[in-house]
Formats: sequence, C-alpha cells, structure tokens
Amino acid sequence: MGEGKTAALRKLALLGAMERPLKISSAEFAKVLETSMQTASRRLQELEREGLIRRDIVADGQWIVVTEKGIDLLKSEFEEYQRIFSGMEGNESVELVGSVVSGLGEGRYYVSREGYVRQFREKLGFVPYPGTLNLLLRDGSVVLRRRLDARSGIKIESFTAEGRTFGGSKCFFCEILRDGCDGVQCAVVIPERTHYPDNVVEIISPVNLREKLGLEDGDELRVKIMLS
Amino acid sequence: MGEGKTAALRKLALLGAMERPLKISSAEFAKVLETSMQTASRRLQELEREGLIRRDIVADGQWIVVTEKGIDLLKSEFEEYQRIFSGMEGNESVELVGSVVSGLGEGRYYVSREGYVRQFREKLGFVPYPGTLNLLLRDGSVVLRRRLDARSGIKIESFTAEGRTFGGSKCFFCEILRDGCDGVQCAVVIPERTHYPDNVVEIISPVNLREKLGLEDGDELRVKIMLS
DNA sequence: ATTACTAATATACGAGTAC
DNA sequence: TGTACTCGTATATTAGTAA
Repeated sequence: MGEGKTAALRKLALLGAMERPLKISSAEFAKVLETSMQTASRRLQELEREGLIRRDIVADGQWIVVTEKGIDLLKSEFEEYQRIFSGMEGNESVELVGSVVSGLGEGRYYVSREGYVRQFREKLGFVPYPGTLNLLLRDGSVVLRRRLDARSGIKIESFTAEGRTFGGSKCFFCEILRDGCDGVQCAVVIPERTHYPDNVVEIISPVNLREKLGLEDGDELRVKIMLS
Repeated sequence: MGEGKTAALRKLALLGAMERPLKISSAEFAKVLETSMQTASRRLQELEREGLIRRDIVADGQWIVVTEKGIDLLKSEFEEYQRIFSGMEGNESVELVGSVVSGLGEGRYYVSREGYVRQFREKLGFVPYPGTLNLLLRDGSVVLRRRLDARSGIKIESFTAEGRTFGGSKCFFCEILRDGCDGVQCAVVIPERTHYPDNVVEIISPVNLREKLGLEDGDELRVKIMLS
C-alpha cells in the first residue's frame, strides 16, 4: 500500500521524531502508514539498520528519533520538490554532463557572421570567440537538456546576408563547472532548425574555452545552464 | 531499487513534464529511475492508468505530460515536506480528530478556580466558560497529539489555595474546524500530571462550546492546534 | 500489551519475445 | 529502434507464533 522506506521516514518526521524522541508502537505506526503491524515493525527495523533512525525499545513501544543521516535524506527529497515547484517561476538551472567533441568547423563560420555578432553583443553582452565548444551529452543529460525546449531563452533573430538566410536560435547563459572557470561568461546556443540533434550543445564564450581549459576531444565537462 | 510510483512521477516533473509534454523513451526513463526498461515502461503505464500522466506514444518514444491530478499528488507530498521543515521554526499546527465525551465534571471545578482564571485571562486573553469540552482522540490523532509534548506552549503555573495544591499545565490556542466556529477563541489545556492519559484533550473557550455547537456525546470534532 | 521471528502467499521485477 | 506482453524468479507482505 505504502511507498516504502522514505515514506515511513517522512511520517516519523511529521510526527515530530526529528525534534525529539517519539514514543510509538508498531501497531500505532501501522495505522499511520496504513499497512500491517508486521510491515510497520519491519520498516522501523530497516530504517534503524540503515542508520536513518535510532531506536530505544521499551516494554510498551519504542522511542524513535530521526538521525542526521535520516534528516539529510528527507532534505534531499524536499529539495527535489522545491526545484519542481519553485522552478516553475523562474530562476532555475539544469546541469548537463557531456564530452568535448570537434564540430565540423561550422560553428566558427556561423558564430562570426556580422548579423549574429551584433545580436550576441547586444543581448549576451559579449562578442564570442569565433568557434563553438561542442559537447556530446551523456545519457541522462539528453533528457535533461529537453527542459530547454520549454524555455524561450534569449532570442537571436534570423537575418539575410551574403544572398542567403541565417536561421534564428535561442541562447541560455551558462557556467562551466570546473576550477578556474569562475566568472567566465558563457552561453549555449540552440539553433531553431527543426532537425537539430538533441544530444549536443554548443557553447560560446568571449574566450577560446578549448585552449583556456586545455580541453581535448573526449574530456568530460559539466555545464550549469540558467533557464531564466 | 526505486521508491515506486510517486518517485517516478517526481522524476517526470523534474524533467519538466509538468510544464509541457516531455519526449522520452522507456529506456531513457529507466536510466533516470535506475531500474530496468521493463519496469520504467510499466511505471509509465501505471501512472497513465491512474490518471497521473497523459501519454502520446509515437514511433520513437512517448510524449508525456503530468495531469492536474498528478500535480496535486506531488503538491501534497511537497506540503508534507514543508510541514516537516518549516514546522521546525515555529508557526505550525496539528489537526486532531476525536469524539465528544463527558468528563467527570472535574473540568468545571478546576477551570473556575481563581488561581487558574486569573492566568487564563492574562495569558490567553479570555475567561473560560466553567467547564471543559473533552475529546476522546481517534487512533491516528493519539500519535499526533504527542507533538504537543515537545512544545512548551503557554505555561499555567501551579498555586496553592483551599489548603491544597493545584497543579500547573500548558495551553495551546486552537480552532474548532466546523462551520460557525470562526473567530471563537479556544485553547487546549494539558495538565502536567505525569499520569495524564494521552488519548484525551480538554478544550476551554469563553463560550459554552457544547451548547453553541449543539454537541452530543459521540459527535466527531476536528481541532486545529497551534504549536507556536 | 509489546517486538520480531517463520512460513505461506501476494506482488514486483526483469530477461526474453512479439510486434 | 520503439512499447508491452509473458513467465520464471526475487522481493515484500502478512497471518500466525514465540518470547
């Protein structure tokens, strides 16, 4: 019936077992969890075995207190919910992991077109080094990246020049999560092309990131992308 | 491995499926949940069957969006966590359910003692009707009531009069959750006696609650007790 | 009353398979 | 590639029992 281990821990916390020892019997706890007495008893054993609660068994029940480790576990779930519900109104970020790959040199060409450069300077506040740092996303990050699809980001308009059309894109400020990268302005650029792969992100920055960070193809990189 | 249904729903929400349809395959979702592809697939079926998500299955995956019902479920879990963690710093409350029972008339005697009345007036802001409304707590509420043990409440000092000692107690403001009870000042009184039963609460109020609410023995009543 | 076994049964999981 | 079966096995649950 219940949802298992953390649900049990959560109920104990709700009953105040984080603040002080809580006196409760397995039968009473079973009613709280809406399960059998045996399962309630077993849950308490499990939680104790995993160091999430401390118990003192007495004749007519047990005194229970949630440990630091237990509180940490609850906190991490709480933080997930905070991200879910506060993320809806703004300042949110996504962390992606991927490995450095060489593009086809296309990035270099596109990023330095005058029509783009002017918009980058005005909307991002910097003129990018002519070239993009391409990241091939790891499994889990591909799905996370799709969060960007829901966001409008910073719009870069399409324009015509040299007798052709250069498509629009959207940008998100980001941060390379690596030592010596604090304060380096970066952004991911996501072209609006309908058939753009979803397992790659292109990063631009005023500096040559590849050189500054000594990156080789295949190196893993972690990027924090601002959704707001 | 995972924690089941709501954990799956939570992950979907974290991937942004509350805001817009999320494209994901069972295999990808399996990696997020750290489980098998089959289980991931089954989870999505279950969530759909229970109306927590809506699905659109296409050739290369599925589009998923969390329904209103799903959002409500997540919200209710989020609120539990908020109660756990914000409750720690103050303005918290506990809702108890119990049935009205007749006391032994003791309440009437004690509550009207001058030494108590003076303190009630000063510390609670009202002079109670001479008599207490006794609630025999329901199963689940007995455990919840123990949260009051962790709180100091509003202290009523012991005193001597009529050649004997009248023991101390602590009070908590409360609110009767029933129509026509808005704004009626109430408080629960918990004597300090060591052998006081834990399945009963005594409520005082400037008015005769029994009469005002037309209560009979056995009627169920819901009370919201302020812990701060 | 408790907690916590044991053993029978119910449920959940994941490899294999179909489409 | 996908989703979603089946089916053998692992895990979870609970009635009964012991202490």
